[in-house]
Amino acid sequence: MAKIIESTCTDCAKLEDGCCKTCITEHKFNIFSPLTNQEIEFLIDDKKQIIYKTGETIMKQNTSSTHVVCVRSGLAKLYVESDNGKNVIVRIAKKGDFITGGGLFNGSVQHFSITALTPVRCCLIDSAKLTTLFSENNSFAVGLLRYNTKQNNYLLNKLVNHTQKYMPGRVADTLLYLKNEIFAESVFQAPLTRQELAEMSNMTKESFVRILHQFKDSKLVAVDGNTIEILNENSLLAISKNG
Amino acid sequence: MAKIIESTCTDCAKLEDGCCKTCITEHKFNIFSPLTNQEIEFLIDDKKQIIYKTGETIMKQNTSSTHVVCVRSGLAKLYVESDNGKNVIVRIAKKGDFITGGGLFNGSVQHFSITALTPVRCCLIDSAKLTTLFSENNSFAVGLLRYNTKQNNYLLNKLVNHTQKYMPGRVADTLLYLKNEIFAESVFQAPLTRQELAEMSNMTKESFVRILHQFKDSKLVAVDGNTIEILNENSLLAISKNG
DNA sequence: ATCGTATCATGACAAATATCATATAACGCT
DNA sequence: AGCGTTATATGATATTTGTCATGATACGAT
Repeated sequence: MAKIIESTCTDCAKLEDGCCKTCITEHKFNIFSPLTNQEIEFLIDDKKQIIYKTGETIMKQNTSSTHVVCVRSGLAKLYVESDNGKNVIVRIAKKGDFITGGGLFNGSVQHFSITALTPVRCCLIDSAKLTTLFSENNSFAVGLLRYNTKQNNYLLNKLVNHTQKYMPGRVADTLLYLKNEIFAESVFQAPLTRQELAEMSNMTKESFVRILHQFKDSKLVAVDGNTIEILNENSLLAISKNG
Repeated sequence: MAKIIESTCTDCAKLEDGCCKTCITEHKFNIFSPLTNQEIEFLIDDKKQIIYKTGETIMKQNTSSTHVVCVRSGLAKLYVESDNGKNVIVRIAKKGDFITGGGLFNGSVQHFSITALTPVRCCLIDSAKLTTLFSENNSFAVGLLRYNTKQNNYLLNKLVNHTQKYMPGRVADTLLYLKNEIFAESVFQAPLTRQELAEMSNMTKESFVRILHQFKDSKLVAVDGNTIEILNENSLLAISKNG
């Protein structure tokens, strides 16, 4: 089971990478940057730090949760489990990501699941605390709204990409997303199966494999198992653009 | 061109359907319901009421705008213009709908276009005013966040529906959406072309026409030009569910 | 080491969907 | 009323994508 480390800021200094305040700056939780030290103290007062093993479920779609998740380390997939049994991976969460479920201020039922792709250390914060901070701190509310707006735009973009582009364009999108948004490296070892890469690209694993192979033949990427290297980003961008 | 009626609350009493305060309650702008009279006065101080003719563009994707739109009457389509020239209609806005562009608190660039499907009367409110109200009114901020969360869930759902369902399921979704969300009537005259209905359903107009015809043959709907009657909602729900 | 299971890869085929061509109907305009 | 334009409808065909079957490879457990 997931390992729970209850920790207020007083004892989180014992953890190897510092206390909550430094975590917020170091891990770039921009969402919390408008907060004063006192407000941060309040926010993290009864937070829980939890370590999930690879494959463990951090949040389960359709269950109730009143927490938001702050990822301190590791990678997790955020996906919708559709009625037909197929998953749609919406995005990958990484260090510094802040995840509010579909229930924030709206029920509390999660509209997606989160599963650890690597060991994930994250903090769970009671979402009621966020509400309280709004009245005190105007720019925090604006920050959260900005975060929401960005999420909206991201989803809008994904909707168009997934419905309007052909498969090669979608595979190119997935590869560029991993390179630029997740790993910030041309070479990366993705802790994702072909099935999962396909679920990110809205196609079957067979189709993903075939197109990845084409990209390999065209020297756009180098592939060795889970290690992928982007060799020709411009061509991938062109493929992404042309659909 | 669109007709502009500049109006503070002082003179909007002259309009046939009352002043801003009554508009907020009557047209169910729930988003504003937490506001005091004074806050409403502040909000609408320099708002503009504009009347758009059918086909006119209310907002254009990729342009800058610092306003939010409140629809007082009429219907408008909210759509993304994709690179390949095809449109994706994301939703239909109706009386009482509050529309924040993709730029709210985040740039100010619109991530979608809005076009009037019927004559539309709407009010444009400076989004900077919303920010100011956050500090005064906590539950207004929470309301806006709730609205955003709902939008997010709506998009997430649309993403899954459009990528996982077969065409009949998507047509059923579009028809049920119009019946239940927009017209609240089993019989409705949709001011939408087959092309637009197809853009709502993520398919070509030919495919939409064919499937609508099948539904007609199966006595699920009655169709006469733009007038559609939902005859068997349960069957449509089943088709929607099974993909 | 070896067995069983997962993943990955690849071909043949089937299904879903788009494209193209063309016909018909509706509708504003002179 | 007649004409051009646009929307709708429908068939034939092409393309895209998924499904199924089958090997090959990797990998953990006994």
